[in-house]
Amino acid sequence: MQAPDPFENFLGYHLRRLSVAVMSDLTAALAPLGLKPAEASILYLLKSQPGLTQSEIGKLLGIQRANMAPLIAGLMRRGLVERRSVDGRSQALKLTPAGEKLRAAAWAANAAHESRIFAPLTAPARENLITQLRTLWQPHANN
Amino acid sequence: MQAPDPFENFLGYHLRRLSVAVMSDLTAALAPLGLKPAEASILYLLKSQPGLTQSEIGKLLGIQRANMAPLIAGLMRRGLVERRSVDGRSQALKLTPAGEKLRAAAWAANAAHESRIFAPLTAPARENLITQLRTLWQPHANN
DNA sequence: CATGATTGCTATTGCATATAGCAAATTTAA
DNA sequence: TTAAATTTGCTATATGCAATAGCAATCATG
Repeated sequence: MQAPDPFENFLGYHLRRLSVAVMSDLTAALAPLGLKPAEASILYLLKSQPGLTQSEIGKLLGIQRANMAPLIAGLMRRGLVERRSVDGRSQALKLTPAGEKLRAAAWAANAAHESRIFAPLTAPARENLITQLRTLWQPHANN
Repeated sequence: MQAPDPFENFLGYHLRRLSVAVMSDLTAALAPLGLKPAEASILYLLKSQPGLTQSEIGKLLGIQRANMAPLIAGLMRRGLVERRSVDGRSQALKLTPAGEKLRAAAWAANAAHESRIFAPLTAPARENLITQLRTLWQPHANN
């Protein structure tokens, strides 16, 4: 507490600093593809779970309905995602061929970014870190 | 990659989700004191290193000069921080008695928040996690 | 002394998140 | 089966944080 660094023992501080640095690097890595991190994660999700509605995507990613609307609109405008009406309200989403192509490129850029940032950790340390982080955030996801 | 959760192996994703959850909880914990996380961290820093200028605080916290100005102005307006001119340009900052009182309350709220969030981890696991996070972000701090 | 750097600041922008509210459609329950 | 509650997609709007550009005053250096 009298130490020059009062944040020494605050996990939240280090978490925040790292998260900001990582997001900044990821944003730069995806920028050449014209994608923001949130958009890329939507493409990833639609690859593995085609047919999700935008509300479902929002719940999975922790993005609210109101904020999903312009995100999906942007992806549709660029021809990366297409809709199919399920009923009068909801619409199933899936990647277009262009969307799948861009998703693959984003995935590769994302993997390269991860290697760059987390190089200081051994593979087992990374696995362990992922497990710890997931254990900590999942109880707070309101899905 | 075909798994239902494409983020399984992306450290950045879990980092982000946890950081958002933690910041949300911390913001709520500090709100009754009328402090935002960034303001509280400035108070912490001025407790352990009184006399810092706002530019120095910015470098330590990763906040730019332009964004420090309104933050410090707000703390001064509330009588939590006071200035002493070092020279015609820079001014040394320190906590007022009211500022120190509020800092102590914020510190306690922050510690309680940390206990709540990181309860699932053992003490050694927390220490290890902090070390890993710091190792990862410090190379990216441009100070 | 002159040039360059530093400090604090304003103005503005972008982005992610949050709430409130709405209309249409669907589900449920009386 | 009709009425009430819920769901979906959406608009509008507000906030917090970060980023850039630029400015005037001050200080440091050659």
